[in-house]
Amino acid sequence: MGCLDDGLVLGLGFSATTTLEKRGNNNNEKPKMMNKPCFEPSLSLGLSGETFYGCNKKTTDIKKVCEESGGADLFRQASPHSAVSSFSSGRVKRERDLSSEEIEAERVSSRVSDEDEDATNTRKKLRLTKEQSALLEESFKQHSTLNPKQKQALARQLNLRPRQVEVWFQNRRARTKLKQTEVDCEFLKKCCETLTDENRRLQKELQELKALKLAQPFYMHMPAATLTMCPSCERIGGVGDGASKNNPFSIASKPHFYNPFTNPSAAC
DNA sequence: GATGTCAACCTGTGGT
DNA sequence: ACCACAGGTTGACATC
Repeated sequence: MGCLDDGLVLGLGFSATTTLEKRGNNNNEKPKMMNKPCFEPSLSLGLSGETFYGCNKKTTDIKKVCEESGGADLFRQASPHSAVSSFSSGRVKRERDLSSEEIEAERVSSRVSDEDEDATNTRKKLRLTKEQSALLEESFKQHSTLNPKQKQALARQLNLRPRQVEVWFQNRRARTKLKQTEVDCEFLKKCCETLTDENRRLQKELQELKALKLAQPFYMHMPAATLTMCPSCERIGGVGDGASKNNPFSIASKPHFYNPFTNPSAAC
């Protein structure tokens, strides 16, 4: 943007980024989301990526085969052990994440799921209740990440598995970041518009100045020593004039430049 | 039916 | 190696 052929350059010289402080040694150190954009110099502006979310889907047959039906509908009743949907695609891998308590909960839930399993073999969608969402939100406001103890406590309180609480927090952080990115994007768009306007205005101003310069007579471009005086002023001549020969300071003592705009020769 | 939302998942990465 | 997290994806469900 904004590179004028006359050497005037305009550009975005800052950036807006959302910074997420890294957590400390343990999980009690929470990353703090900086809700204000952090402006740094020299970041290029890219607005082409308008789609942020949920536009690309691909089908993985293997995953489909792996999926099993879950008892997720039961989850709405917020029963501690029915409130689990087990989707087997990642269960083996995930077991390393689980404490013995969680594994037990998982097993119980699996039993429920197995009992519930029907021929459709489709994954059921879990929706958190309003109360669960509210409590999670409240907890998220206090800290956007959880240590294992907090996770356990919250899970117990909500009748959810710790894994579900963990996933909720992960998704919640992602949404927060996405929202902030959208805000930053809007802000940068406005900055871009402002700078484009400014660029246009300066270009126009430059053109006017150029036109003004061209409109001046050619001797305005000459060095001062070779300037000729207004033709109607006979006392002071140009170079080689008789008067100036005797008085080298005559020109400097009373310069009388001709300016067709402000000083027409008739006024002399 | 198209589209948006969101819980659940997978993968890669960095810290310990 | 393990863990937590970010980022991306999937699929069920809601809404229009």
